[in-house]
Amino acid sequence: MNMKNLSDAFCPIARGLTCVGDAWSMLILRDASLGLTRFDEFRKSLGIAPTILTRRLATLTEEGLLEKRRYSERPPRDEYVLTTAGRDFLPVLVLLGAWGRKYRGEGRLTRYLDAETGEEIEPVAVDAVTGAKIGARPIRVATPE
Amino acid sequence: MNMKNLSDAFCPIARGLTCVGDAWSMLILRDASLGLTRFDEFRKSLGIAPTILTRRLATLTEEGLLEKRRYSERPPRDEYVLTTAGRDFLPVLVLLGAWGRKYRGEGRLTRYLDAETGEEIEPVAVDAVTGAKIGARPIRVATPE
DNA sequence: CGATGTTACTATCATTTCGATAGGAAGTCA
DNA sequence: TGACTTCCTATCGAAATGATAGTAACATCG
Repeated sequence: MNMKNLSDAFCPIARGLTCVGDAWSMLILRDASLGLTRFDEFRKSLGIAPTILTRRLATLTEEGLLEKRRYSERPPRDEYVLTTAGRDFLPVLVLLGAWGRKYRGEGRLTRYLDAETGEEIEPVAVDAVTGAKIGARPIRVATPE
Repeated sequence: MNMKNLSDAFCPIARGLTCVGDAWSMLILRDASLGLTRFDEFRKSLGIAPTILTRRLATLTEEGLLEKRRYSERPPRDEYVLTTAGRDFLPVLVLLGAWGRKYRGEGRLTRYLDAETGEEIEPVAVDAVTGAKIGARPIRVATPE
């Protein structure tokens, strides 16, 4: 899709999709959030073609969600680590996962636990102002200008 | 990307991406959440090619996020309305929008207001169990089996 | 020293998908 | 009858994807 128009749009959702608007990018961010950093780790985890992985990693790096870091001079080796923007994307993924669990949760599933309590995480989106679940109260859109 | 493998995966995020893993689908869901229902409304709002729109609407319908509903017999006219699963996807979009606002928020932006209070919504993802913001506490992954 | 292994890619190329444009089907309205 | 509306489908060139093979720059083992 033509991302140029989208990024010009006033809509912050469209803006977000401009950087991370495809499944591979989101899965790379998921894996990066779980601690993967290296090309081959991503490739094996995702079963992605190396051509595509190269492109996605480059885009995510350009967009400022990943950072390329040299971890060995000889031989020259780089790894990809999340930036703050990249780490901040995790809630989107977690919520997407919650949706997937609810509506596509047949069979066995990976679960996400609170590392301290060991209890399963139950992600919900709320409005920090009212405390209400997103979707519980009607939303009004204010277009600029 | 090959969605077959993904949907077999244990990961609920991957499962979610199998149904709604591209930008157009998410934007259609965004527009549907804002009340759009008709083919031409989506087409004009998104500037999407009709071929693509047809396919995306069909997929979202098959996946159970939209429902095709006849609103006129003569002439035969259908509209697309959100199912419960489709409505439940809104939090993901809202959170993606919050990310976009934070990291791609230059210039004017559409804002989302609480329809009752008129105040701008500040979406956050929290764990309903601990109440902590997602990302604030470390997460552990439990793979099935 | 040579062979093999590791890591991070690039090159190639067939297949798939996208997207712009035109047009059709089934009506309504004047 | 002719314009107009709405919801698409057909066509086709352009772009993206993905499978496979290969390369660069080393390390390590025998």
